[in-house]
Amino acid sequence: MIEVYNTLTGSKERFVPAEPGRVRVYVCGPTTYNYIHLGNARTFVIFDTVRRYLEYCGFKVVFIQNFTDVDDKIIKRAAEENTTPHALAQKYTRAYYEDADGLNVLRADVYPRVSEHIAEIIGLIETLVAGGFAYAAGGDVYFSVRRYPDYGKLSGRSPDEMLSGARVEPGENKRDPLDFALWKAAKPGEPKWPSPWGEGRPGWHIECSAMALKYLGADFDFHGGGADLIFPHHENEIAQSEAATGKTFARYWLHNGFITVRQEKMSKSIGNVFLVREVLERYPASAVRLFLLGTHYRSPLDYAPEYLEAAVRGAERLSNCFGLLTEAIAKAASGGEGGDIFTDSLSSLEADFRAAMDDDFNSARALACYFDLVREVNTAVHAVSPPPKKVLEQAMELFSAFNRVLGIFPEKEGKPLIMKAAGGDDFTGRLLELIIAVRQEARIRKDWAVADQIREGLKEIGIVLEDTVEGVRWKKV
RNA sequence: GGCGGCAUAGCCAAGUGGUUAAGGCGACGGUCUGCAAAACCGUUAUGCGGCAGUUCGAAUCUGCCUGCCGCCUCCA
Repeated sequence: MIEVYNTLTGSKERFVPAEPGRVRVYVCGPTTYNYIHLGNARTFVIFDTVRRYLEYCGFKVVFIQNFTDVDDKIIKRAAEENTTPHALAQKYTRAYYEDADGLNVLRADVYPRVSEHIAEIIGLIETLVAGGFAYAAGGDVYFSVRRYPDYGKLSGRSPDEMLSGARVEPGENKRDPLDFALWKAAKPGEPKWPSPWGEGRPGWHIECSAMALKYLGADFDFHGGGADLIFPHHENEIAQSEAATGKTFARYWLHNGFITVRQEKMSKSIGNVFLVREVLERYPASAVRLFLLGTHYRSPLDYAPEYLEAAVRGAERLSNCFGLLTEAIAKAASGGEGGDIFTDSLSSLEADFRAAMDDDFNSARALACYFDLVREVNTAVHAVSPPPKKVLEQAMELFSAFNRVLGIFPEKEGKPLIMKAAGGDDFTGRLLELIIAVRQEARIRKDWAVADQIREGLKEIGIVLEDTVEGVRWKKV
């Protein structure tokens, strides 16, 4: 049984999908005006992990994540970069895919873009106008907050409390300071589309409503995003969508905490951002994911390079275990008896892992189970009489399953894809075998100076040698 | 000002009423090794920001205090 913390109710609730066996998820994607930073990445990795776990549990997941490619920030940035908003959005959309792929984030089923859903947006606004929830004024269209009684139910505040912060910007035609724009009249040089209210473009919040309703329908299961979207973005989405459809918009609202840098929020306006591509140049994706999933998604996560260094070592521990297990399976004779105790601990680890993820996607706890598995496996493969092949393969299945959920390492054919010793059929591999053979001869002669020189030399070019009683093991780092 | 969150070992971080407070990184000692590496074993929080209180029993609940942060305006 999965329990999730729902921002809407402020409590953990049992998760029951609207349709049995099928889960519909919408996550607010990037506004494509810049490369994504680690804070953005946290959201995408978190919801990727949620999706992976739901699939692990046997649900068919429909996962939608939008690109906001029509927006004030894009227009502004395009002007600065001396390009068009469209070209700018294209550039950063491509960059998003590179970064997200680099983080081993699975692809969404659909990535709807605002610029391709203008008709749906206009349709939704027309419904709101017809229903008396919105009004046109001077080429703009505004949502009338006071007409929607439930306004504030997500962020937990009443319209009267919000009045103090609300303002009418110069040039706006709001009747009430709380109202927000659904449609903005075009200004010279800005992207624009024809509409019943004249040429213009959508406001910020309406696109997510229009696209979520188009691809998922009303009453879908999960809507996610960063905690800073609770207000006003998600509050407004609920108001628009529920006013227009008369139905529940999303059933469970999930919000992840921020990444901070020296306890301060990482944000573009503060200027303390670390871009995903910069981080991935220095650290493997496995370490970045380990870092991001090592803290519960709703807690703040402080970033510092040394935390990533620690995660690099943790990821190495995982990959070393994978290598040892692969080796042990290859060496084990088929058949054989025993290993019952090991099998028992495997099933108890799986149960613990599921319990952790069932508890509001507690990836930190799940990770502890992953490391417990590593210790069990390492001990077992080094035992005087290791478990039989069949049992080792069960351990590998569990290792792969944990990896599949957490996405630490990329997968190939259901197994983690971890760089390890090549077979010796490629040139580098054969060369390495030769060097290792020469070193072994030196070792037999007890010529430790030569042996150590070779080992150190290889280490400098990224090849680590490990002498074991059964021969030499090498791996790339 | 309004609303919300956080404070657990050297560092990161689970744990939200009940056996010896997960896990990772680091450090130290040991086993193995020619030496390493990897791996394993052991040690590293009689205590969970402080003070009261509730309870047979609290890191976990209540109150107060202290410190930090976020949202209320673009932001994942």
